[in-house]
Amino acid sequence: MAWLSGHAIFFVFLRGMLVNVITPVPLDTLFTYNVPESMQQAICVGCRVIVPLGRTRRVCGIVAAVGVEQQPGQTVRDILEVPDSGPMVLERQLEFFRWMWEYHICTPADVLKAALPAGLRPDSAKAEKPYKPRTDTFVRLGREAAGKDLKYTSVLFNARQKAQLRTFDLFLELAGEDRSMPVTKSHLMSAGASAAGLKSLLESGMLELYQVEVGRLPRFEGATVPPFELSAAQNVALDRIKDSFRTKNVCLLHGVTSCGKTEIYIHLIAECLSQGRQVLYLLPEIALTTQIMHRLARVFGDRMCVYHSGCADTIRAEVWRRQAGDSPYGLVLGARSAVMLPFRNLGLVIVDEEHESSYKQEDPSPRYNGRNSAIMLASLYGARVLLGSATPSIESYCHATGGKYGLVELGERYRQLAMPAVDVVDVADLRKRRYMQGLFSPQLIGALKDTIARGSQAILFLNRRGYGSVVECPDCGWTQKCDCCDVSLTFNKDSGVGRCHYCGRSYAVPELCPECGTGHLRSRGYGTQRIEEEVQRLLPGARVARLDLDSAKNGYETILNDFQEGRTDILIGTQMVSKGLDFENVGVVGIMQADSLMSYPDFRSAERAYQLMSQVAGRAGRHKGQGLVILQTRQADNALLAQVRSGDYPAFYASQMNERCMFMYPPYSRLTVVSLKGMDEKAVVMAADAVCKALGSRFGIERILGPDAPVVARVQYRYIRRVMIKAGLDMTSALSRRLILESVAECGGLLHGISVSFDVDPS
DNA sequence: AGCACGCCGACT
DNA sequence: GTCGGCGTGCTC
Repeated sequence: MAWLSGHAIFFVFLRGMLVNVITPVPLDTLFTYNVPESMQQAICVGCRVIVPLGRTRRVCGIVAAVGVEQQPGQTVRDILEVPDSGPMVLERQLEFFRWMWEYHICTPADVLKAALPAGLRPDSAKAEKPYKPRTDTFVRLGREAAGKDLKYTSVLFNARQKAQLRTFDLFLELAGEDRSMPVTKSHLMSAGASAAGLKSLLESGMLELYQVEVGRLPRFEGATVPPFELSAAQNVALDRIKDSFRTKNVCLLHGVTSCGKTEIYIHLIAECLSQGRQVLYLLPEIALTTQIMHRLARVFGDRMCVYHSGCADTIRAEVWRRQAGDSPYGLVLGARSAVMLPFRNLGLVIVDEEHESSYKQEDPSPRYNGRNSAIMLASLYGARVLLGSATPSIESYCHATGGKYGLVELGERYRQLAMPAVDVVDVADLRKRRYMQGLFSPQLIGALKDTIARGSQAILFLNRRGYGSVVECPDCGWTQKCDCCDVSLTFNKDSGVGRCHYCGRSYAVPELCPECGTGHLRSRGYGTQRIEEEVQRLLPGARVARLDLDSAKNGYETILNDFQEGRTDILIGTQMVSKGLDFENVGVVGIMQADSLMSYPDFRSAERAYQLMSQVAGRAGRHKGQGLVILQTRQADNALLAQVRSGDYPAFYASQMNERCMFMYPPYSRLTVVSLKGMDEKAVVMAADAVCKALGSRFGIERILGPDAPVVARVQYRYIRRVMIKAGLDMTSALSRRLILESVAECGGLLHGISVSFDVDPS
């Protein structure tokens, strides 16, 4: 493991040297290989190696340790090749990876697969192709253009320099008014520029060429501007954050929506960069990167890059290589997976909207939380972490009020915007008295009419895509289910097709119920589609658009732009409308069914409901006057709704902590879910019982929940059972992990044909 | 996860 | 008689 010292190195050098390698084999061990003498110069911790595996395979792996001992009875084969000249994974990063697979109880291969872009990944030995940084040639103003008035270009050239004038004008046109648009040379030429004219312009210094690596976000190449001045309140918050960083590594910035958190981030980033340290800026979703990206790019230009799973793999590979090399980006803006990137000198991590559940990776292992992982990453680098949220997670707020994190409150809305008024409407009562028109209360209809009449806009928020729009027989109650998962299909009216939300399979919906043969199948409940229809019926003049995962496929940019620019009056949507997007002119927000938000059967449902409703409410009245939120519910006296209405986060927090304490949920315990999956239902049930027992004898039976069949108890023909462990806070995660693995190992024989996976800190 | 080996049914 | 089905087991 460690470097051998003294004459041992000499010995090893003569006899060959052994290294541990992370391979794509999903076992929890590393493999040991011999480094032939010819490769001993090239080998280093973190570098890629091509190794033989089994009878026929050659795979690519990552060196995790150099100079290890041979285990007794272990065969050791030779490394075949060292494809790169330097490390692909930095040493600090390997430490982080190790934490990643140990903490999340998965294999090194899982971590590597989640971390490395496919092009660099250790499952393709063919990835030997040498790296060629693809570049594009761009054109920008040269030194001679500086300080010249470019409004009247004709005076810059004499009568004989017509080609230059034409080319220069063309460039200015393509570059836009503030010359912020990147112009490639090929674009300029194809737009009709003259090659000779460009050549003269380059020679005279009016224009110049520059190379940009593809994926380096060339639109950030323009001149940068200094950060905006902060308001007094923002300045106070900034000082307090810096102050807290003197004694604590993590600080929570609790600021209401629209309070200008981003500007504070920008000042912190600038300061960190000026100290020569790198910054990682995490966002919960890639959909939000575009807006923030442009704001940051104006200040940080080509010092920043964007990295998330939506980026083309070639770009991700290029960013990765650059981060692993000598001149990495100073600022990386990214989603969850950006914590996996190589950093040489990380100084600050910003986790925006830290409460968001999308920071949690759900399906493929490692099921890691981007926020928590960022905190671990930062601690390995001695870097600071700033968590930002208007509605902090219970866990983070607990740490902040408990003194583990710093806490900075920023209560003032930017430009003194008023918080929206929240009107809680009792749908059950209105329905009884026959005041409801379909799904709409008179209050909501009135507010919609009003706001449209005033030339304002409205957002209608619905919990989930197609939630409740289950294909059902009205006579016998039969519902159509997916053949290979245990999931009712949701009905999409546009395509007339029933779809499994889980595996994505589509099914034709029969006319008549196959069960009773008489009922005409129809969709129950209401999805965004039904709301859209009702709005159109109630407000015939209104221009309505729908934004959900279905409509998002064909360009949600268009839908958002139309709304932003006032071409639609009412936007109906799911979660997507609650995030980040800054609509200027929204007077009314309608929350259609607060109940379904609050009634999820898990311990975080109240927290999620509060966060989501506050977030949606925050869309109202961001610029023009006070907004109005109509919150439709059947439980008007629910305490949570009062807390949303008053924006009383501390009250919400206190009531949640009370419940979490009573039922031993985080932050009063640490959860791990063990899932068992297999084709044979009986075997899965038996194994789950055994695992449950084994866990109970170690953790105490009162700390074990289950085994349970999850809501979706069968996916892709495989049956699932789950056991939840509520580990005490006195137990280290390492101990908890050991006990869990022991328990599973104890059930060895029963686990044939059953795969076991873990979710540590499930969301 | 791959991949090979291996032991049983329907094809030229 | 072989081709090929996917069950089982191993990979430093």
